Amino acid sequence: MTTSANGRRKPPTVHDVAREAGVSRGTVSRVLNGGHYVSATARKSVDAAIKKTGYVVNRHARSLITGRSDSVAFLLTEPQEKFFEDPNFNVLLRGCTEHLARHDIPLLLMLASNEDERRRLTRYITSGHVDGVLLVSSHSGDPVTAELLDAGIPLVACGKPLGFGGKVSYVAVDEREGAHEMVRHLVSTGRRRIGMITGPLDTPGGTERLAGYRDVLAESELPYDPALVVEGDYRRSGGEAAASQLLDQAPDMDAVFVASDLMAQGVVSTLQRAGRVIPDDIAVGGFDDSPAATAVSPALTTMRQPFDRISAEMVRVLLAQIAGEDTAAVILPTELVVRDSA
Amino acid sequence: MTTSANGRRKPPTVHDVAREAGVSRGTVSRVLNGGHYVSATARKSVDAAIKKTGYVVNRHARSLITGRSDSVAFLLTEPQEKFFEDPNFNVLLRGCTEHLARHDIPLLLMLASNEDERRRLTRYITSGHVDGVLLVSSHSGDPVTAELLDAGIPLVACGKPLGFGGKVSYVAVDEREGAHEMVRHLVSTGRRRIGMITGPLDTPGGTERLAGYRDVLAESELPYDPALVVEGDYRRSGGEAAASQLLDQAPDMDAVFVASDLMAQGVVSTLQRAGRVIPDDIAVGGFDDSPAATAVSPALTTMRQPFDRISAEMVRVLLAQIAGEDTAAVILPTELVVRDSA
DNA sequence: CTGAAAGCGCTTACAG
DNA sequence: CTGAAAGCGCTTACAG
Repeated sequence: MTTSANGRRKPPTVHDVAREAGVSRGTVSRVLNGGHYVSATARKSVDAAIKKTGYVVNRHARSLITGRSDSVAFLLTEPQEKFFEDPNFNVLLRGCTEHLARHDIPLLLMLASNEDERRRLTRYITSGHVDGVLLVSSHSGDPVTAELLDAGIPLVACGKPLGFGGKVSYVAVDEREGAHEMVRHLVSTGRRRIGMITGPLDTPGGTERLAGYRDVLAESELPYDPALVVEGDYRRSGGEAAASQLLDQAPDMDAVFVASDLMAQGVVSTLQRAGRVIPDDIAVGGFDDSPAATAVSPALTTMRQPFDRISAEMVRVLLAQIAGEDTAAVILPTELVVRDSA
Repeated sequence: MTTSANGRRKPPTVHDVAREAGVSRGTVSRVLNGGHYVSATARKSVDAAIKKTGYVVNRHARSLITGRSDSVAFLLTEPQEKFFEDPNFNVLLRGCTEHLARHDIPLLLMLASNEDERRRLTRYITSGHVDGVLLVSSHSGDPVTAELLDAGIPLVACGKPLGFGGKVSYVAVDEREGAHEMVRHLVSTGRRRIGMITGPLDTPGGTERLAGYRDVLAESELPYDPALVVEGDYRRSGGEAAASQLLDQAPDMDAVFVASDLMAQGVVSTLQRAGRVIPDDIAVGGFDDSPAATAVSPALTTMRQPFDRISAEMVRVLLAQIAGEDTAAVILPTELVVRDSA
């Protein structure tokens, strides 16, 4: 290890390792890349030389030749206030970072806030600066998704991306089944005027959970009343607004299924301000089991999304795709978590 | 742009641009790097050629020769549950990502969860894979900080890192002054038995806000009563526990200054469960003005930390340091935000 | 101002 | 199994 002018040590290279080990640089490289076609003795002396010199591969040099960057983007293509407000997002981001770290792959966080940023990032990504992208963008027909898909960039979305006909890999939860379970729970506790606050209806979480709600209404021989359904936006403030609207439209409502815990947080406070007691007057069922679920009082009965598994699967599918495998969809189950609100 | 075997287009290189523009690759490179020592005509034809070919620089090749990576790490060195639970963290992460994006610098998110990860990441960073690091780690004497400092890696911390005697750059808020303002506000509204829930006392936010609290007690000729002070951990659950303890130790308390909004959220619910009305019985003052502040009812009176500016300054100072400037500390003011809780 | 050339640190056919 | 050699795409003294 030599010291250069600016005082920063110049790190050892394959050359230094080769010299130390008494082999050629090619052999060092072979050891570094899996140790195939290398004798046990050579491998051993290279390993020792690596340890001794403190050698760490220069990823830029490697990338220059392999054409891979050994890094992955985590891309948010929507107004991110929403995501950053939602504790689910954190759990997902953390999970992806940790799972990638196990493969020694850094995660580049990218926020496409506006048209300019979208263009810049699309260009960055399609220029091969990352090997693949973990995509968080639930709205249908997202233009970035289309461009990346078009450029052949390995891609896996969180939640089924609408409008791409099965051409993009994704990891999602069984939305409809999750809704079934929650609404059945509400019905089983004697609720008959069950309202719903949906997610945005151009997202699968929006449409599918609503569909599940209607399924159970039908199977329970409960009438579907449009006055009991309001579209939300997955934000706390949206939950508050939607709850007020429901209170107006259907004052006799005895339960609400809310498509996210964050919205449910807003719903709870609006209902309480209106003098309703939860769950006695109105039961509230959430979705996610995010940290928001236990930050409210009463704590939320909700459908747990396995975000730890979701992030693990996203990483697994993406890495497989980078390695050349075909696209894939992974559907994970949700789980009813009964607490105090329903 | 040629198409290679695997169907992915092979991007144009300086060579293609040079050919298109009728100049040498050196000239193309000069245009790319600021356009010095290049004639206006040459510059123009290179620009045109870049546009025409859709050229994007290959950062790996550039990094290999410049020795810079043109990327920056955002490093969390603590059990991150805490950070990921705290909405402040999101705001900071987002701000840093956006400010770096303006310089076309990607942010690599790194989580040092355990000893192994700490070692791996330290190695990664000190091997020159990033040009600098934005550090979030408030506890004193953090070993990663020491190692990075030692390796001469440009570094800027969020909040003053304790135990490094001014050798590390940081951006922080005037903690003590912030505490002054809040406690004076409490005093000015007639409170006399003012409790405090501090942050961890090995962090500057912990000690300084406590010091500020004591300052104002003294200037107001209010006695300092240890029974009124409990150490918290910046978590909601910690706020709940601390509030219970205060309720036991000092049932006559008529205000609490809580060192973070997230803890204050827990405090509010504990106090309310105990039948106290806020602010009538007890005033609650927070710190941060995080999204948590308006997620509670009553909404929190709090000290606003300018996270947008904090992240902007962190990025600015880091970039300056990467460019060779000396370390620097930036202290930003807080601002009292009066809502309903005090 | 500009071109030819060297070289950054690595990987990978190619011979052997 | 192993070494010598070419080359990934760029930047930067060096001459001119």
